[in-house]
Amino acid sequence: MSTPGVARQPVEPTAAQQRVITAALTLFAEHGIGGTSLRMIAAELKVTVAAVYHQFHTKDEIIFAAVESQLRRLEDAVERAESEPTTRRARQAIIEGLVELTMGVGRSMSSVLNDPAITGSFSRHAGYRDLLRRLQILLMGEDSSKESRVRIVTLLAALNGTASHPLVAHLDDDTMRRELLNIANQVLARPRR
Amino acid sequence: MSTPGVARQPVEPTAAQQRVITAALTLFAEHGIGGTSLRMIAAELKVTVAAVYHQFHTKDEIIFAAVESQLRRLEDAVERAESEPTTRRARQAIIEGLVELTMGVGRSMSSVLNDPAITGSFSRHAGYRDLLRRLQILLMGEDSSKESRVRIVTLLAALNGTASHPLVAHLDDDTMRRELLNIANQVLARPRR
DNA sequence: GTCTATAGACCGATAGAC
DNA sequence: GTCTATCGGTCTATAGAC
Repeated sequence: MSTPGVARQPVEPTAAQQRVITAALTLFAEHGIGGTSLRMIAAELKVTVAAVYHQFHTKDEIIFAAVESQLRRLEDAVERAESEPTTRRARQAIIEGLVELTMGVGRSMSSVLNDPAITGSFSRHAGYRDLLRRLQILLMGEDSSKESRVRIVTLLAALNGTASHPLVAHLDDDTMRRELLNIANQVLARPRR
Repeated sequence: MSTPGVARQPVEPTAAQQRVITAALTLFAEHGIGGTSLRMIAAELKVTVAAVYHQFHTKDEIIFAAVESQLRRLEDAVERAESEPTTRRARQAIIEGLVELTMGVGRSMSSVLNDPAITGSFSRHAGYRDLLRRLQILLMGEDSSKESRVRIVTLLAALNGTASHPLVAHLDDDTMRRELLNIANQVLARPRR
């Protein structure tokens, strides 16, 4: 049976489209979305601009597909966590899943999801909001207070911002993973007061 | 006597230049640096592009001045904290200073300082590195471990990312300030294990 | 200090050959 | 699926009048 829950079945990208998406994500992480042109994407793939346009009809479609691909990875992690037998293990699983996601392309789950060109429109994206809600349940249980919502947003910002910051870019993957795990646990801990 | 320490005396911007900087910061926060053109900045100021070029000779100069202005505000906060009589009060002062900075233009100390178009070059900026080092001393004392450096970067990312995220943009200033203070204390707390 | 006018490069996007 | 060639528009930047 197919997974319901999120009302969106984005067409799976073809292999050629996936190559465009990967190149785009790399360049977005480096120059921002507004600072990345189709020319640059084409150059990264060593083809011409027209060849890229054969895969996607507009730049916006590429941006959308790039965001979707990251959201799909996030959704996979959420689903894996939700299938854990206990809430405790589910919580541990999603934390580890988020850290792994953050270690991805250019050590950023979402230079895309953090770009001002994106956040505005995607904060109204139904699938995105649904994912954040499921994240919240996994991480904070039924505590749906304002504080707990803020904490989720902070967690994502802290993981991404730390992993992608050039001042700690030199840290090896194992160290970074360990640090991100610490950060996640700390941000999610109940304040001591 | 003048303050040594940071080896940079950026020329104070004129009033006209400051207006350009403010407009630029607003637009950068909304569209990213790469997504902001001189046309947009000129339109925001209701003048022509040539008038903007009369204040700054290149777009890079505008970006640089915008970053410098944010760094100067950060430096002011650091200096105020450093002049506190006890380390405990200095620590409290810089935390509050960082939160106030974050509540600034477009609720972001640094859509600028977080933009991929910037971080790369400014992570080699001497003044920037010096500021981070002073921040580290204020917040973690003489603990100059790898973990403590990571923690500073995380703190900045968490504050900025949270304050500027559209999903919590509706929170009123007092609530946001309170949340940011909690976040700061939590990120800086020693892990419980 | 602001304007108009303009230069040359680059932008996103399309047509059509192979 | 990739190319060349081209469109109209916008980009950064400059020259020169007021």
